[in-house]
Amino acid sequence: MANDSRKKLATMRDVASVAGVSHQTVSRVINNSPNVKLKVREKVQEAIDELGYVPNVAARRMGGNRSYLILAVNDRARTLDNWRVGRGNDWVDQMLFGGMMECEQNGFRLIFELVDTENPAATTQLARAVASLRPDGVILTPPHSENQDLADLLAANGTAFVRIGSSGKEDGINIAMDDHAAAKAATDCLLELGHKEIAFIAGSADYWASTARLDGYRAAMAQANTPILPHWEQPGDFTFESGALAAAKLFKSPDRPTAIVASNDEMAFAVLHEAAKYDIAVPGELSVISFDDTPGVRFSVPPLTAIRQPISAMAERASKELIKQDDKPLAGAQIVLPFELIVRNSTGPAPG
Amino acid sequence: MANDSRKKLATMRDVASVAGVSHQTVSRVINNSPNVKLKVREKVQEAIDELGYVPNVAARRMGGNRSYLILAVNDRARTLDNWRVGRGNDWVDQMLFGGMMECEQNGFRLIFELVDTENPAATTQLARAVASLRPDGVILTPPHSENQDLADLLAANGTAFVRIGSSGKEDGINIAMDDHAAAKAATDCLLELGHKEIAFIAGSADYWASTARLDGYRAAMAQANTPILPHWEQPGDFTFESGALAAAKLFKSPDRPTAIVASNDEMAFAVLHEAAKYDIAVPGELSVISFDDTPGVRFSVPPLTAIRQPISAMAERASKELIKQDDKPLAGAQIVLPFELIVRNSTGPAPG
DNA sequence: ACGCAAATTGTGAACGTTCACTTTTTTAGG
DNA sequence: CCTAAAAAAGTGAACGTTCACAATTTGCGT
Repeated sequence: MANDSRKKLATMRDVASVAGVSHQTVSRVINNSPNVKLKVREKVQEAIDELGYVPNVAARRMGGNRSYLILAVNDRARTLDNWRVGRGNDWVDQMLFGGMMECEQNGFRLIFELVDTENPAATTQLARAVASLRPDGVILTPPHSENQDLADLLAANGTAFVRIGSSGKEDGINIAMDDHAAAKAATDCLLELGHKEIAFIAGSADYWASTARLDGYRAAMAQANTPILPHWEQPGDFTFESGALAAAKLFKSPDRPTAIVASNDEMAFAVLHEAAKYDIAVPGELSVISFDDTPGVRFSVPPLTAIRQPISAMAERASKELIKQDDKPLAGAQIVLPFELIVRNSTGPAPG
Repeated sequence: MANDSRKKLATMRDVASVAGVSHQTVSRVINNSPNVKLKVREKVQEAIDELGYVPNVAARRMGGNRSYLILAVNDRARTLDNWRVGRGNDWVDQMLFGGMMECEQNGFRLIFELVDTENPAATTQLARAVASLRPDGVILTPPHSENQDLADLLAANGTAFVRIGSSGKEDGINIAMDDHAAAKAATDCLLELGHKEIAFIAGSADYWASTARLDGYRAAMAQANTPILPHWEQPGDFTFESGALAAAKLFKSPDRPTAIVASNDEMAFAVLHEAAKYDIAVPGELSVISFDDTPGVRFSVPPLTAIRQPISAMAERASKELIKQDDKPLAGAQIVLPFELIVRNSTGPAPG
């Protein structure tokens, strides 16, 4: 649909002539430049209000070197998959919230980009997006936050970026929650409830957090001098199916655990479903605790006790870092945001 | 974080000099202009590939009158509210899917904007967003799709727009599902299961669809010569709380219905929760059917039978309409997308 | 008052496209 | 082979900002 006849809107020069100043002075007012006399500033502001002038983002990008755009990069395959099967996308949804709110307050826009996981597709796609939009900053989410090629690409072309949910060993700014501590907290919670036979369903190895969570679980068990039977550590890949598979194995084993820590909600849901099949009462005979605390958790039966990953807070912070004018830190900076353990009804005292 | 030293990327003129043609010829190749010799086109394409050239969106906007941007406008209060309580946003999430996919294939970007519901805030916010981004098109979702001031604003400044979920009596392009037919189908489904006492929980009156759904319910009941007791038509506003309230009233009434049609999933969930409180078995003693089919439905207990609103299909179609170059239709066009009735386990034969 | 530095304001170019128009090349008809 | 029209390719301006720098005004110490 062509926009043949767009109404001509007021430009900076229009404002300038109404206010009787130069266009550059208007620019200074718009950008809160300090060297403008109060009286002039007021006069310009009046003209702006009168004409309903709003600066054009594209022109600002052309003139200066800022685009007022932040690019949020998510895993294409996983996101599309979630959408296609009618599942929600916690990352996209919550990032949109945190990031958008922060951007909005600073005159920025958040734009989503889905990028494939495997190189070279990933680097090509990101390069294209960056070249086309020239965003002021890029937010890399898992598993892209672990992809050094992407970071190198951005660094090479001078685009600021922040990694979310990455290990923190990397260069640049990294924002994450303490997954190790979170997994330990989850496990400790179960230990305190008297559980000894606690199993763990791991997440996809592509994600750094998966390892951190597994380690946290082990640390908690070790600290409590509680041995872990080998089959209690089940692999998973964050999907419902993998969770169901892991749960089935655990339930069929002779040493059935009385509690399970699942590396995300999706797999915890699968555990709940599987438990129902095997007629195992939750939380009577089995306690379940999960990671992420996605919206659907509220409606599960029973509602899941979960570690809340501060996705929107991380996106908000990432945007803030990208928006602020300061020079970026040369060395790697690690920002750790607090997690929360939300106790609901899927956890209870150990049976017996 | 300032981007002091962005690497200079290849421009159209760089490509032109490598290919030994004028910048305008490169532009023609980029835009698939018909009047370029095959040989020249290939030579240019080679240069593009060699330099990794990607056209700059901001510059395209400046030079021409297209921004390659589509603005998706959603209800600010409702969206923020959903996010704040940790609920997902079905509209945002699914629009992002349908709209983004369509935009991506055509080199467009979808940008989300949250706009207040009440004027004059709504018009001001939209006007600012449009002035700043100059999008090629705007997608208006409920309840903004019913706001004629917004449509007038866009029409006045020559920005194409599509309404989603609106009545179709409006000017311009309207995309919706047949809410009346959907509600009738849902009710018919229950009638066929032998239910006679069927209640309806309405949605917020701000939304045109609410009325259409209520009418569809009434039409189905009328057609089946099944009387509706006054208290079976409960008001609601799409929130969990309103759904719970309505359910409680229905359950406490002497003529307790054997089936309930809820105007959205959120309220249907509330019915489920309330039913559990009153020890009413679903679907044994009560059948529940809902609208929207949001992701969480999959995990409810029992999984909800629901009318699937084709949100992503609507967003996809809306984007398509906005992207295509054709002149916009002068008269109002109504595009009706099919709904789907997905039968799960919250519906069963009438008791007794 | 004078002069110099600092603060304020102004000027023109530049950003990378597309548009409107001109020029050159190709095609087709006789 | 010539000519006119159509097709292909080129030229320079324009879009609305910011940048870099120049010009002017203001403030202050003497």
